[in-house]
Amino acid sequence: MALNHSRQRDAIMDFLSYRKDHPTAEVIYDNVKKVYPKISLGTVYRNLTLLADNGVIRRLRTRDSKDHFDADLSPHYHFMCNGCGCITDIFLDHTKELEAAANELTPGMITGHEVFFYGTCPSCMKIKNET
Amino acid sequence: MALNHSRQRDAIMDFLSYRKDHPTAEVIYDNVKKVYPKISLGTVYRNLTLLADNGVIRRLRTRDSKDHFDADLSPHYHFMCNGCGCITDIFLDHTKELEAAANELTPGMITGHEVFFYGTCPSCMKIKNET
DNA sequence: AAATAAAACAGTAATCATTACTGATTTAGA
DNA sequence: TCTAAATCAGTAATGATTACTGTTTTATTT
Repeated sequence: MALNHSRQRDAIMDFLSYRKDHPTAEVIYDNVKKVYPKISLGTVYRNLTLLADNGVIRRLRTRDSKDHFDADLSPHYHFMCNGCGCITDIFLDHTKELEAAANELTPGMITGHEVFFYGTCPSCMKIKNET
Repeated sequence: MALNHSRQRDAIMDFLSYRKDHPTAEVIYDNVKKVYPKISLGTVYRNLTLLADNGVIRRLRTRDSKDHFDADLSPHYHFMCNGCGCITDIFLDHTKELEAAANELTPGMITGHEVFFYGTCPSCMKIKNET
Protein backbone atom coordinates (compact mmCIF):
# COMPACT_ATOMS: atom_id res chain seq x y z
CA MET A 1 0.00 0.00 0.00
CA ALA A 2 2.87 2.34 0.77
CA LEU A 3 1.34 5.57 2.02
CA ASN A 4 3.52 8.47 0.86
CA HIS A 5 3.05 12.01 1.90
CA SER A 6 1.40 14.65 -0.19
CA ARG A 7 0.65 18.29 0.50
CA GLN A 8 -3.04 17.65 0.09
CA ARG A 9 -3.23 14.61 2.35
CA ASP A 10 -1.20 16.36 5.02
CA ALA A 11 -3.49 19.37 4.84
CA ILE A 12 -6.57 17.16 5.23
CA MET A 13 -5.02 15.36 8.17
CA ASP A 14 -3.98 18.65 9.69
CA PHE A 15 -7.41 20.18 9.41
CA LEU A 16 -9.08 17.10 10.83
CA SER A 17 -6.67 16.98 13.77
CA TYR A 18 -7.67 20.30 15.23
CA ARG A 19 -11.38 19.95 14.60
CA LYS A 20 -13.39 18.26 17.30
CA ASP A 21 -16.74 18.24 15.56
CA HIS A 22 -16.13 15.37 13.13
CA PRO A 23 -16.72 17.15 9.83
CA THR A 24 -17.98 15.59 6.61
CA ALA A 25 -15.91 15.26 3.44
CA GLU A 26 -17.68 18.31 2.05
CA VAL A 27 -16.78 20.47 5.04
CA ILE A 28 -13.19 19.29 4.94
CA TYR A 29 -13.09 20.08 1.24
CA ASP A 30 -14.43 23.60 1.76
CA ASN A 31 -11.81 24.30 4.38
CA VAL A 32 -8.75 22.72 2.84
CA LYS A 33 -9.64 24.59 -0.35
CA LYS A 34 -8.74 27.81 1.44
CA VAL A 35 -5.15 26.58 1.54
CA TYR A 36 -5.13 24.55 -1.68
CA PRO A 37 -7.69 26.19 -3.96
CA LYS A 38 -7.19 23.60 -6.68
CA ILE A 39 -7.85 20.55 -4.53
CA SER A 40 -10.72 18.44 -5.79
CA LEU A 41 -13.49 16.80 -3.83
CA GLY A 42 -12.41 13.45 -5.21
CA THR A 43 -9.00 13.89 -3.66
CA VAL A 44 -10.58 14.59 -0.29
CA TYR A 45 -12.73 11.48 -0.50
CA ARG A 46 -9.87 9.31 -1.72
CA ASN A 47 -7.60 10.43 1.09
CA LEU A 48 -10.21 10.11 3.79
CA THR A 49 -10.89 6.56 2.66
CA LEU A 50 -7.18 5.84 2.50
CA LEU A 51 -6.60 7.22 5.98
CA ALA A 52 -9.58 5.37 7.40
CA ASP A 53 -8.52 2.08 5.79
CA ASN A 54 -5.07 2.48 7.28
CA GLY A 55 -6.49 3.12 10.73
CA VAL A 56 -5.21 6.68 10.94
CA ILE A 57 -8.68 8.17 11.29
CA ARG A 58 -12.18 6.87 12.01
CA ARG A 59 -15.18 6.99 9.72
CA LEU A 60 -18.49 7.58 11.48
CA ARG A 61 -21.75 6.54 9.88
CA THR A 62 -24.63 8.48 11.36
CA ARG A 63 -28.31 9.04 10.92
CA ASP A 64 -27.73 11.94 8.55
CA SER A 65 -26.47 9.63 5.80
CA LYS A 66 -23.25 11.52 5.39
CA ASP A 67 -19.97 10.12 6.61
CA HIS A 68 -18.19 12.03 9.34
CA PHE A 69 -14.52 11.73 10.17
CA ASP A 70 -12.66 11.70 13.44
CA ALA A 71 -8.91 11.96 13.92
CA ASP A 72 -9.15 11.00 17.57
CA LEU A 73 -8.56 7.26 17.80
CA SER A 74 -8.90 6.99 21.56
CA PRO A 75 -11.89 4.87 22.56
CA HIS A 76 -14.87 7.13 22.96
CA TYR A 77 -18.50 7.49 21.93
CA HIS A 78 -20.53 10.17 20.18
CA PHE A 79 -23.61 12.24 20.66
CA MET A 80 -25.55 13.59 17.70
CA CYS A 81 -28.22 16.27 17.98
CA ASN A 82 -31.45 15.44 16.19
CA GLY A 83 -32.04 19.13 15.68
CA CYS A 84 -28.88 20.58 14.16
CA GLY A 85 -26.91 17.42 13.50
CA CYS A 86 -23.89 18.49 15.51
CA ILE A 87 -21.69 15.74 16.93
CA THR A 88 -19.76 15.80 20.19
CA ASP A 89 -17.55 13.32 21.99
CA ILE A 90 -18.60 11.33 25.01
CA PHE A 91 -15.94 9.61 27.04
CA LEU A 92 -17.30 6.71 29.06
CA ASP A 93 -15.45 3.92 30.83
CA HIS A 94 -17.76 1.20 29.61
CA THR A 95 -15.72 0.27 26.57
CA LYS A 96 -14.11 -2.97 27.71
CA GLU A 97 -17.04 -3.93 29.87
CA LEU A 98 -19.52 -3.61 27.02
CA GLU A 99 -17.38 -5.54 24.62
CA ALA A 100 -16.75 -8.32 27.09
CA ALA A 101 -20.45 -8.66 27.86
CA ALA A 102 -21.30 -8.75 24.18
CA ASN A 103 -18.60 -11.30 23.47
CA GLU A 104 -20.14 -13.69 25.98
CA LEU A 105 -23.48 -13.55 24.23
CA THR A 106 -22.16 -13.93 20.71
CA PRO A 107 -20.79 -17.05 19.10
CA GLY A 108 -18.63 -14.89 16.82
CA MET A 109 -15.64 -12.73 17.65
CA ILE A 110 -16.12 -9.06 18.44
CA THR A 111 -13.28 -6.72 17.57
CA GLY A 112 -14.81 -3.33 18.15
CA HIS A 113 -17.95 -1.35 18.68
CA GLU A 114 -19.52 2.04 18.17
CA VAL A 115 -22.00 3.87 20.33
CA PHE A 116 -24.14 6.76 19.17
CA PHE A 117 -26.32 8.75 21.50
CA TYR A 118 -29.10 10.84 20.04
CA GLY A 119 -31.05 13.72 21.51
CA THR A 120 -31.06 17.48 21.66
CA CYS A 121 -27.99 19.66 22.12
CA PRO A 122 -28.02 22.67 24.48
CA SER A 123 -28.52 25.30 21.80
CA CYS A 124 -31.36 23.37 20.18
CA MET A 125 -32.99 23.00 23.59
CA LYS A 126 -32.97 26.78 23.92
CA ILE A 127 -34.65 27.18 20.57
CA LYS A 128 -37.29 24.65 21.57
CA ASN A 129 -38.05 26.45 24.81
CA GLU A 130 -38.39 29.79 23.05
CA THR A 131 -40.97 28.42 20.62
CA MET B 1 -50.36 11.95 9.03
CA ALA B 2 -53.16 9.40 9.21
CA LEU B 3 -51.59 6.04 8.48
CA ASN B 4 -54.16 3.91 6.67
CA HIS B 5 -53.67 0.30 5.81
CA SER B 6 -52.72 -0.98 2.43
CA ARG B 7 -52.05 -4.46 1.18
CA GLN B 8 -48.51 -3.54 0.30
CA ARG B 9 -47.66 -1.88 3.58
CA ASP B 10 -49.13 -4.74 5.55
CA ALA B 11 -47.13 -7.23 3.50
CA ILE B 12 -43.92 -5.28 4.14
CA MET B 13 -44.66 -5.11 7.84
CA ASP B 14 -45.54 -8.78 7.89
CA PHE B 15 -42.36 -9.84 6.17
CA LEU B 16 -40.24 -7.68 8.43
CA SER B 17 -41.90 -9.05 11.54
CA TYR B 18 -40.83 -12.60 11.05
CA ARG B 19 -37.32 -11.84 9.82
CA LYS B 20 -34.67 -11.49 12.47
CA ASP B 21 -31.79 -10.50 10.23
CA HIS B 22 -32.74 -6.87 9.59
CA PRO B 23 -33.02 -6.90 5.81
CA THR B 24 -32.41 -3.99 3.47
CA ALA B 25 -35.11 -2.33 1.37
CA GLU B 26 -33.89 -4.31 -1.63
CA VAL B 27 -34.24 -7.64 0.17
CA ILE B 28 -37.68 -6.72 1.43
CA TYR B 29 -38.65 -5.73 -2.09
CA ASP B 30 -37.44 -9.03 -3.56
CA ASN B 31 -39.45 -10.99 -1.03
CA VAL B 32 -42.66 -9.02 -0.95
CA LYS B 33 -42.62 -9.17 -4.75
CA LYS B 34 -43.31 -12.89 -4.48
CA VAL B 35 -46.71 -12.03 -3.02
CA TYR B 36 -47.32 -8.75 -4.86
CA PRO B 37 -45.44 -9.05 -8.14
CA LYS B 38 -46.34 -5.52 -9.19
CA ILE B 39 -45.03 -3.77 -6.08
CA SER B 40 -42.40 -1.20 -6.85
CA LEU B 41 -39.17 -0.49 -5.05
CA GLY B 42 -40.32 3.07 -4.46
CA THR B 43 -43.32 1.79 -2.56
CA VAL B 44 -41.08 -0.28 -0.34
CA TYR B 45 -38.84 2.68 0.41
CA ARG B 46 -41.76 5.02 1.01
CA ASN B 47 -43.42 2.64 3.42
CA LEU B 48 -40.26 1.81 5.31
CA THR B 49 -39.64 5.51 5.81
CA LEU B 50 -43.23 6.05 6.85
CA LEU B 51 -43.12 3.18 9.33
CA ALA B 52 -39.80 4.32 10.73
CA ASP B 53 -40.98 7.92 11.10
CA ASN B 54 -44.04 6.70 12.98
CA GLY B 55 -41.92 4.62 15.31
CA VAL B 56 -43.34 1.31 14.16
CA ILE B 57 -39.97 0.00 13.00
CA ARG B 58 -36.32 0.98 13.42
CA ARG B 59 -33.92 2.08 10.72
CA LEU B 60 -30.35 0.90 11.19
CA ARG B 61 -27.47 2.74 9.58
CA THR B 62 -24.46 0.49 9.33
CA ARG B 63 -21.00 0.38 7.86
CA ASP B 64 -22.27 -1.13 4.63
CA SER B 65 -23.98 2.11 3.60
CA LYS B 66 -27.30 0.44 3.12
CA ASP B 67 -30.13 0.97 5.54
CA HIS B 68 -31.38 -2.07 7.41
CA PHE B 69 -34.76 -2.36 9.08
CA ASP B 70 -35.84 -3.93 12.33
CA ALA B 71 -39.40 -4.56 13.45
CA ASP B 72 -38.29 -5.39 16.98
CA LEU B 73 -38.58 -2.22 19.03
CA SER B 74 -37.41 -3.70 22.30
CA PRO B 75 -34.15 -2.15 23.47
CA HIS B 76 -31.28 -4.18 22.10
CA TYR B 77 -28.00 -3.84 20.25
CA HIS B 78 -26.58 -5.28 17.06
CA PHE B 79 -23.59 -7.19 15.82
CA MET B 80 -22.44 -6.92 12.23
CA CYS B 81 -19.93 -9.26 10.65
CA ASN B 82 -17.13 -7.55 8.78
CA GLY B 83 -16.90 -10.58 6.52
CA CYS B 84 -20.39 -11.31 5.24
CA GLY B 85 -22.25 -8.30 6.57
CA CYS B 86 -24.82 -10.34 8.46
CA ILE B 87 -26.48 -8.67 11.43
CA THR B 88 -27.64 -10.32 14.64
CA ASP B 89 -29.25 -9.06 17.82
CA ILE B 90 -27.45 -8.64 21.10
CA PHE B 91 -29.50 -8.21 24.23
CA LEU B 92 -27.54 -6.51 27.00
CA ASP B 93 -28.79 -4.99 30.23
CA HIS B 94 -26.66 -1.90 29.92
CA THR B 95 -29.25 0.22 28.18
CA LYS B 96 -30.41 2.47 31.01
CA GLU B 97 -27.03 2.49 32.67
CA LEU B 98 -25.26 3.68 29.52
CA GLU B 99 -27.77 6.37 28.81
CA ALA B 100 -27.71 7.66 32.38
CA ALA B 101 -23.92 7.80 32.38
CA ALA B 102 -23.90 9.64 29.05
CA ASN B 103 -26.55 12.07 30.22
CA GLU B 104 -24.37 13.12 33.14
CA LEU B 105 -21.52 14.00 30.84
CA THR B 106 -23.57 15.88 28.27
CA PRO B 107 -25.11 19.32 28.64
CA GLY B 108 -27.81 18.32 26.14
CA MET B 109 -30.66 15.85 26.53
CA ILE B 110 -30.20 12.26 25.42
CA THR B 111 -33.29 10.44 24.24
CA GLY B 112 -31.85 7.25 22.83
CA HIS B 113 -28.77 5.44 21.67
CA GLU B 114 -27.55 2.77 19.31
CA VAL B 115 -24.75 0.29 19.76
CA PHE B 116 -23.10 -1.60 16.95
CA PHE B 117 -20.57 -4.33 17.55
CA TYR B 118 -18.31 -5.37 14.72
CA GLY B 119 -16.24 -8.50 14.24
CA THR B 120 -16.42 -11.90 12.63
CA CYS B 121 -19.41 -14.19 12.71
CA PRO B 122 -19.06 -17.94 13.35
CA SER B 123 -19.32 -19.02 9.72
CA CYS B 124 -16.80 -16.42 8.58
CA MET B 125 -14.43 -17.59 11.32
CA LYS B 126 -14.59 -21.09 9.87
CA ILE B 127 -13.73 -19.82 6.43
CA LYS B 128 -10.79 -17.91 7.85
CA ASN B 129 -9.43 -20.96 9.63
CA GLU B 130 -9.70 -23.10 6.53
CA THR B 131 -7.63 -20.67 4.46
C1' DA C 1 -74.06 -0.34 -2.42
C1' DA C 2 -72.55 4.28 -4.85
C1' DA C 3 -70.02 8.61 -4.10
C1' DT C 4 -66.03 10.99 -2.62
C1' DA C 5 -61.77 12.73 -0.81
C1' DA C 6 -57.53 11.35 1.14
C1' DA C 7 -53.99 8.12 0.95
C1' DA C 8 -51.33 4.99 -1.48
C1' DC C 9 -49.83 2.91 -5.68
C1' DA C 10 -46.58 1.69 -9.98
C1' DG C 11 -43.39 3.44 -12.80
C1' DT C 12 -39.98 6.45 -13.70
C1' DA C 13 -36.98 10.49 -13.29
C1' DA C 14 -34.08 13.03 -10.23
C1' DT C 15 -30.91 13.65 -6.27
C1' DC C 16 -27.02 13.23 -3.54
C1' DA C 17 -23.06 11.17 -1.43
C1' DT C 18 -19.46 8.61 -2.85
C1' DT C 19 -16.34 6.07 -6.03
C1' DA C 20 -13.91 5.14 -10.37
C1' DC C 21 -11.43 6.63 -14.36
C1' DT C 22 -7.90 9.39 -17.17
C1' DG C 23 -4.08 11.66 -18.45
C1' DA C 24 -0.92 15.06 -16.07
C1' DT C 25 1.97 16.12 -11.88
C1' DT C 26 4.42 15.15 -7.58
C1' DT C 27 6.92 12.40 -4.42
C1' DA C 28 10.62 9.50 -2.57
C1' DG C 29 14.55 7.03 -3.10
C1' DA C 30 18.57 5.57 -5.98
C1' DT D 1 19.01 14.29 -11.75
C1' DC D 2 16.30 10.17 -12.99
C1' DT D 3 12.65 7.03 -12.57
C1' DA D 4 8.80 4.39 -11.00
C1' DA D 5 5.19 4.56 -7.92
C1' DA D 6 1.97 7.41 -5.85
C1' DT D 7 -1.02 11.16 -6.16
C1' DC D 8 -3.45 14.76 -8.31
C1' DA D 9 -7.45 17.61 -10.70
C1' DG D 10 -11.25 17.09 -13.24
C1' DT D 11 -14.93 14.61 -14.62
C1' DA D 12 -17.90 10.63 -15.46
C1' DA D 13 -20.21 6.83 -13.32
C1' DT D 14 -22.45 4.34 -9.50
C1' DG D 15 -25.75 3.09 -6.18
C1' DA D 16 -28.94 3.92 -2.59
C1' DT D 17 -32.63 6.67 -1.82
C1' DT D 18 -36.22 10.20 -2.73
C1' DA D 19 -39.48 12.89 -5.54
C1' DC D 20 -42.86 13.28 -9.10
C1' DT D 21 -47.06 12.00 -12.02
C1' DG D 22 -51.13 10.29 -13.26
C1' DT D 23 -53.88 6.11 -11.73
C1' DT D 24 -55.88 3.01 -8.24
C1' DT D 25 -57.25 1.82 -3.30
C1' DT D 26 -58.88 2.77 0.96
C1' DA D 27 -61.93 4.45 4.46
C1' DT D 28 -65.91 6.98 5.17
C1' DT D 29 -70.28 8.99 4.33
C1' DT D 30 -74.70 8.80 2.14
